[in-house]
Amino acid sequence: MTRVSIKNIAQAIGVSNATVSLVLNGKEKDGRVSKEMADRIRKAAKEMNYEPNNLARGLRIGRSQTIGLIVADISNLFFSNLAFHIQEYAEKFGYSVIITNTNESDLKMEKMTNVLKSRSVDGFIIVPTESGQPYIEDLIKRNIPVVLIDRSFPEIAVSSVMVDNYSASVKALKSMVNQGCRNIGLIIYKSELKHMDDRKQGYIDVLEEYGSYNPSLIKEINYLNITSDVEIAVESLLLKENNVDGIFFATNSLSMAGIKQLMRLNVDIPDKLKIVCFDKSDAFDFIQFPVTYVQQPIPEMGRTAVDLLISQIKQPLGVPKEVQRIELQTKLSNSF
Amino acid sequence: MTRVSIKNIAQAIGVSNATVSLVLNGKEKDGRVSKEMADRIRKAAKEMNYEPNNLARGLRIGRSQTIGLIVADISNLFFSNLAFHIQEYAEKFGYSVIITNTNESDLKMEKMTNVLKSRSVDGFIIVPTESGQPYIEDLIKRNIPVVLIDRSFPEIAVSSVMVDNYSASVKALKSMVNQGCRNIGLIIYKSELKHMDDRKQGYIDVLEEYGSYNPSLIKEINYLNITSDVEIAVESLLLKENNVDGIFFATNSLSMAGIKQLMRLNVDIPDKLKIVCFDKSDAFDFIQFPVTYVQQPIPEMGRTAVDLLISQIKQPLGVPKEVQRIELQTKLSNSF
DNA sequence: AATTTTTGCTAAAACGTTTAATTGTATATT
DNA sequence: AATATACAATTAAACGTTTTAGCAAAAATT
Repeated sequence: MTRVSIKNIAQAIGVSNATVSLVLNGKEKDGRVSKEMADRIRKAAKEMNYEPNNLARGLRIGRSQTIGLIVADISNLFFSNLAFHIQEYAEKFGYSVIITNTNESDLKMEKMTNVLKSRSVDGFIIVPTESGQPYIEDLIKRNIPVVLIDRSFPEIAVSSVMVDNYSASVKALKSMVNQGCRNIGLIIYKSELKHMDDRKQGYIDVLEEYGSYNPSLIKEINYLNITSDVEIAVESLLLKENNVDGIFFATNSLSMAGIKQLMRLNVDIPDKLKIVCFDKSDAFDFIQFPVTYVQQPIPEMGRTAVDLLISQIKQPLGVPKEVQRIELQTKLSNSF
Repeated sequence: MTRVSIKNIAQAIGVSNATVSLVLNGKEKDGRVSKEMADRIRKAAKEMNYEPNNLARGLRIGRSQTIGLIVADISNLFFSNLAFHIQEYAEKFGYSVIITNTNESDLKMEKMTNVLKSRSVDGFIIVPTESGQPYIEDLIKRNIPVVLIDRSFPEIAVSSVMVDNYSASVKALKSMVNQGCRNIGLIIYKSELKHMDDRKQGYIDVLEEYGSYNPSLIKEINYLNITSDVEIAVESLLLKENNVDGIFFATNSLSMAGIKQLMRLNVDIPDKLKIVCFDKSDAFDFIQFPVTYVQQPIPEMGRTAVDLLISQIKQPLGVPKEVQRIELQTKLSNSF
């Protein structure tokens, strides 16, 4: 009752392992197996319910047809969507995806890369944690294919798929300004990561252009205390002396926390205050005021990352891996 | 620059493969390797950055320490949470999890089981699709460990982790009755699956007990047209002649669609109509009226499934697998 | 001193593939 | 008729582990 192997098929037909293997891999032409024999083998394989053993195959050819995906927070809809599309698209090329989660913890980042390395994944797609740079560098040094997604480290030579965070932010802010906002607050994570900085810079540049930049309207949130930090930040932005007429939330978790607080405080949106968020949330459908948001091309991001990774994997050893930093454009929902 | 293997370590130290393998697997006692040698080997392994090749190991011992998880819809928060907890817990036992998605399609169900079988996963945790029974039966027949989760097929002997859907439904309905509802509508999927039927039966039994059961208040939704079907269902429930004062939504997607429609129709909740949903949603925090929901013990469900599966995997071949059908209890949020 | 037991290690096979090199025929070309 | 070419298959090694059986030397027991 054990699994049927190539050897079993070979014996059943009275032919060698090699012949069976060639046929089952569609290499009958270079191996020059006769049409009749190929058909017999295929028929037998089907009848005997043959399923290739990918462990053995991976061991032999040195590839496992598996991709390791490390995301920062799988319970966040943005990442679970991303994971979904990566999985779906990778499958088309015969790759399985092992999804793991770091919960934004650097420790887990290290653990996960080790676990996956020992499982011989052919490459990694990673949403790196704040201080995850060393682990990425380690992978690169070992010549393991890596593609970063959503976040990147500009100092190291590694391919990445990002959205153009700066432009996204600029678009968001310009739309607010066009709607008459003058004193716009920013709620953003306190982070060293480049994508956050780009979002902040976009905000700053637009407001400077309109002469209304005021650093005290930038509130940096510690992601370990989102709820309380955002509550405080929103409250302080709404102080009368600030005269704030718009808030830009730089991530979806910040939006969620912020909107909850705005609802609690009964703020009149959009008449007294306009808000723009980064990323869509299912909850927007249930909020009584319209929410404008920066729309990331999640399926395209996933597909691009997979394409990049596979092309790295296919790169013959020795050839240095070409570093590609892809920036995709975002759209503003409800844009005018 | 290739990966270091046991052989490399053995050569470096001038000892045999076997010795290194024994030490690295903590079997130095039965293999009787001297303390000094064991230490030398461990030190060298660390220095040389040894990482075991799990493909080779899996091939040799016939297990891959990998679990295949097949869910129906990873973009549904319930399932992505479940996946998260399964992954987290399985990791503690040294198992990796390959997560795949069927999108409720039987075709994909077949494909996914095949893909994972050929990857030699040690076992499956599956949220089966409507007509997925044959694929489960096939796995059982092949003696591959399987645990169903969230949904089950009572006719086949397979372990499962479910919530007590009948009681959950009874609790929900009783709470509505206790709040004064008399004419309660049910919005549920049209499905042959047992868990749906249990939810329906709980609804029927409670209402029959109170003498207010009216089959025409049950609306069965085709999950391919959730939005439009639910819109129509809600509208028809709200017809004056029905006098409906409560609606029970049997799944979270149905709740979401239903609440949207109720908001659109400006229904006065909870004064004119009370609603209870199955599963929590992030969106509930943003809805202006309170939403009561059936709370499933997601982390416990995940952990239980992993425990069940691992115990099956560990079962020596030949010993028939013990079938365990676990039913966990739900809680009602905001319950009185 | 002869024997058994324990200790510390090794040899080699096996897991299921893939693939380069080889062999033996049949057919085609001179 | 001799040789070259094409065809159809085989042999055997390799991938990196684990594990059983065995061996030699040292220690313990008689």
